[in-house]
Amino acid sequence: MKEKIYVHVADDHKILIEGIIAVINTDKEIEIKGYSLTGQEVIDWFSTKGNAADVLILDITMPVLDGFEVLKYFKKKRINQKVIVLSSYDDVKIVQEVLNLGCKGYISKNSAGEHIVNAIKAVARGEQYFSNDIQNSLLQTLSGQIVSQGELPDKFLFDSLTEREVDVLKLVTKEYSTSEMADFLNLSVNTVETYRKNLLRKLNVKNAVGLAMYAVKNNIV
Amino acid sequence: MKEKIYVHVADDHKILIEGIIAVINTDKEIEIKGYSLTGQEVIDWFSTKGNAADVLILDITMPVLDGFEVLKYFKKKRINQKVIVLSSYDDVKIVQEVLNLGCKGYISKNSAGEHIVNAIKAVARGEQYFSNDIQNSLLQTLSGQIVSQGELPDKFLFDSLTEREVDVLKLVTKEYSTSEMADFLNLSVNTVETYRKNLLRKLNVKNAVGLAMYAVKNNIV
DNA sequence: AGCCTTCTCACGGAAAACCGTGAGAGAACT
DNA sequence: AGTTCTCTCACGGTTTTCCGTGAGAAGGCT
Repeated sequence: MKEKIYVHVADDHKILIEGIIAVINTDKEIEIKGYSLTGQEVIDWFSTKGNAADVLILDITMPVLDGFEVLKYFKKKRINQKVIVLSSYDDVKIVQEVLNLGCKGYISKNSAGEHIVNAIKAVARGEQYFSNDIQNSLLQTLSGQIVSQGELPDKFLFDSLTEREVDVLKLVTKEYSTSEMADFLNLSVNTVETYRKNLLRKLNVKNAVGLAMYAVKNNIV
Repeated sequence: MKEKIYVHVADDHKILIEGIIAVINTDKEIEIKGYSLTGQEVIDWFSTKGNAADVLILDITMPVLDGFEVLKYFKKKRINQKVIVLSSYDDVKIVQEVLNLGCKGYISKNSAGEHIVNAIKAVARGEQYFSNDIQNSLLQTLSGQIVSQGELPDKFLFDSLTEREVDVLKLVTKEYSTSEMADFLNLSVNTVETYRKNLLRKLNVKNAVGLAMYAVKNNIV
């Protein structure tokens, strides 16, 4: 006997929510536990109910707080919520951005309904999921790299780092403070600060320790 | 043709300095480039002359600023000065402490003169050096571990960490802030702060990144 | 010519880290 | 009984990091 997968849906178009619910109800492994029409509602729902849903289907464009903000909220609160972004944009930049924010799946709104079901099951199992058209967009950008269903090469999860950013990253791992780096690199403290901020953002980490751990894992040091 | 090894001697007893100079002058590889009678003089000398001496022979007990303070100065300024501590104490605690502060050799004042010469040459080559009686003290404390001439097992360079300190160290590598750790461990923020401070001191690192790097190198995470 | 990226710097404010020091309670070992 | 170790907490202060935002210069690409 399988455990049910509980799902919450967030989209500002109620008609779309109803559509998704209809599709999902055809599968008896999955059960809808609630829905939201704005980002704020999502956050309220999850903060009052605890993690009452295994998977959140999240639209990016919503009033009050958009999907980005919702993802940022989970990240900030260290809530490891499994999220599938449902978007009308298949822009690679957007995909990258939500992936950086910890989203585990991405399906475009013109996917067939069964894709949503598959995505939910895959993500609930701890895998990643991207609908075919998204994968194609990614493939175009990647050109040459192999993107298998449900997994992405690491390089794709981040913007690439510039030379200077790597300089700063290396010094961070050597326990340099910002002012020490500024001295060493003959830069203004403000400049080094900017690189630090860019690194935190690009690598999707919370602090200098996160930078150091990234550098270690990726053999930058 | 060998390069000369330049040495600076710091001790508040001028007669001892003269003795050391006399001993060192018997060896034509080594040359005295200056001496100091207080810790402050040492710092002044090195900060004005640059690193004009390869090796510093340093007494612990000195007026104005003691040897500890001098070692802390080098550490803080990231000056990789090779230092041999010359001490009348053969207390293991003291040895540990100066080693943590980056000192590369330790000889007690009742060592024969040739030991000083050997120590200088070893440290100048980048090795560690401990006079026999110090090694014996260390051996007693270590009992069972092998201490070969010029090298010490890593565990000896640090106080061992307590359980709680390890808890905090692990969370540091996960990018937890102090208040997040306090929540997670059900402790006061002040308490977690204390563990952080103890870790910084014990592991001889400058900041949280140093802690993380230590944890990685020592497979704590 | 227009756009993009990178590099550089600035400012102000909030949060977190770092520093020094002291201290009580309980367990453990001598 | 005394010492040492660990765990716990406090307080006040300085420094550093983090955050958001904006912007000019140089080089490259379309």
